[in-house]
Amino acid sequence: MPASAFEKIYKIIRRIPKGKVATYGQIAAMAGYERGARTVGWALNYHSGDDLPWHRVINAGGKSSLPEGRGQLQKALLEIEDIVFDQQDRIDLKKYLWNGIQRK
DNA sequence: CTCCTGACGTCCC
DNA sequence: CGGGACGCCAGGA
Repeated sequence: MPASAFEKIYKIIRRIPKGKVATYGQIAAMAGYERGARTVGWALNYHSGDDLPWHRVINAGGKSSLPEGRGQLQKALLEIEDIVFDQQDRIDLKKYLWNGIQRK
C-alpha cells in the first residue's frame, strides 16, 4: 500500500526493464503526476538504496540531469545495460525509451 | 500556517 | 539556438 507518492514512483521505476530508460515526466505521468516531474526526481534524491534503478531515469533531453559526479556513474551503469551514448552524452530515446507507459 | 528548495518540463524572449 | 522564468508536487524549517 503506497504510503506515499514515492512508493508508486519507486514501483514504476523498478518496472523499467534492462536496456530501457524512462524520463521523469513519463514516470510522473504513469504515477498520476503528469505535471509533477520534479516530484519524481525529488523522490529519487530522497531515496537511498540499490534496489532502485535510478540510473534508468533521465530527463526529457535524453540526458542525465545529475552533476558530473553522479552523471558519470549513471552513464557507466547505463552502458552496462547495453545503452549507448552519443557524442553529446545523450541517449537515443527513440530506441531506448521505455514504452511501458502504454501498459500493454 | 508560510516560505524555500529540488536528479523536471514547457513556454517566452 | 541559448538563456530566463513560471508551474507542477511533496517535504522540511
